[in-house]
Amino acid sequence: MQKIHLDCKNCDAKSISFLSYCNEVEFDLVSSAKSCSHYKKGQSIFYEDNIPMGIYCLSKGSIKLTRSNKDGKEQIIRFAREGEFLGYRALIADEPLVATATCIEDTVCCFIPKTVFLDLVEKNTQINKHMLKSLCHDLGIADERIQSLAQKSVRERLAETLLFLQKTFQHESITDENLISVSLPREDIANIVGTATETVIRLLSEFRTDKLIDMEGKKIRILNRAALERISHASV
Amino acid sequence: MQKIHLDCKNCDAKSISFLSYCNEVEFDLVSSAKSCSHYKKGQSIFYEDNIPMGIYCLSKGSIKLTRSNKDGKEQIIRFAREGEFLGYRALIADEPLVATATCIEDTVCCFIPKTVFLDLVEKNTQINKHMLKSLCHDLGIADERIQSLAQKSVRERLAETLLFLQKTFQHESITDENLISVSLPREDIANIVGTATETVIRLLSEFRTDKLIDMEGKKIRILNRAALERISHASV
DNA sequence: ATTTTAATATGACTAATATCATGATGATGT
DNA sequence: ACATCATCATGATATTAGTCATATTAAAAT
Repeated sequence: MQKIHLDCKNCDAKSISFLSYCNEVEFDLVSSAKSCSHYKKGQSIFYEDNIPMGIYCLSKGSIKLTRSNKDGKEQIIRFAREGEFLGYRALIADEPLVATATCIEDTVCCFIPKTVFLDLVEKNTQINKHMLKSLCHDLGIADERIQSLAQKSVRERLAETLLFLQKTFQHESITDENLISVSLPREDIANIVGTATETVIRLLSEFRTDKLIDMEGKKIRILNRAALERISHASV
Repeated sequence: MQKIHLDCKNCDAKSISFLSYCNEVEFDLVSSAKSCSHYKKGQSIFYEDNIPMGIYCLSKGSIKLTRSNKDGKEQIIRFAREGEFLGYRALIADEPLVATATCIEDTVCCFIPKTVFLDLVEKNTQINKHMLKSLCHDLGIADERIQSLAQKSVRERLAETLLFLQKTFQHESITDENLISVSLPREDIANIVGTATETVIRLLSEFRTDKLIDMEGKKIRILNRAALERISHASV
């Protein structure tokens, strides 16, 4: 982790984050209170069970939020991309963090102290409103995830995950709609799906044999989206 | 469903719901705008995929929130008890409802129209704050659930579910700490755990043989809480 | 009270997935 | 370039949980 300085005004992510609803004064306040760091791929920004001292705003890069079990096997709860806030759920709920945030690529991430953030949420109605809405949306997503894990087979969930990854890590700059632009190790994919790494490897091979996907280096290309969608919705 | 009239002021649930933060004026406003109904066990209050026209306040009884898959197999997402609000997540997110609410006992539930509710959330800072906090808390719960479903075995999840049900449906009036006061059919238990009904029946028999639980009529009594806790945390 | 239906229970079998072992491939550091 | 380590791949086997069939019991309905 390397400290850098980055003004919120020059941040690419500001327009897509909750901060876009700040006025000038608020913006300067946040900008002067925050500290900004550069993290390398693999480094963690915060850890499960810790008490949050503020929130993090992802300026550049991508992170995975994970929870680990006794044997150290991790479950990926969700991903966050540029412009997203991290750790605010725990802060607002006044609870310890429930997940660990780890960079899956080189990342720039700013820390905004607790008081500054909570003040903002309390006083800026727009931010408040959007945060409320965002939380409600996320809860819906979580409910869908719960159903998926409870009712779908590993095969169905893997198909679903491939489509999800493609969509989540798609950016404007990438014209190639079918290439999954993030390259996660098989183990990470297994930790999204909730299965063993070997099972993911086997099923991916099977998908390749069936011409549903193809491997391009470390990346996966979707060859037959319709078929993957059919598989992912076989039961649910 | 039978329409009744119930003044919020005389409602047992008001002190534990978000409405407890209303002032007199707001209280009267809600009270005059709402409509109140009595539902029998098994009846549904609202349905998955529908557009919410308002929110529901559970005055008396308990409901299960479920999502169904193609084969009609339902997954229980969560339960709600007296004083809880239903359907507000979808309303705030401006999305269709993601779950169906079905009464698991005779229930009294009030409908508060969309505009009245949204106005309240916007204008009453206390309600807003508590709702924000509650949503954040619920998201943490959902994340735990996701990990549990992804990493724990059915046996572990069943032990967890029994402890959860005991805790969730415990009320002050019940002195008996170890009796699970709600009596759900095995199928419902399976739909919480995310498994087949037969598997639940088998595992419950096994738990009984091992003297971890006992059956009292339709209800389950916890005989060895420590052992159930050990089982439920075997891996996570 | 008796029929009908739903819920619980149990056995036999099957399918899905995990685990363990081992090898191949590819990436990384020196 | 070569050694080292991590990732990917695949086979063999074990385990878990699902499915189907069929009793048994309990609850509702007539």
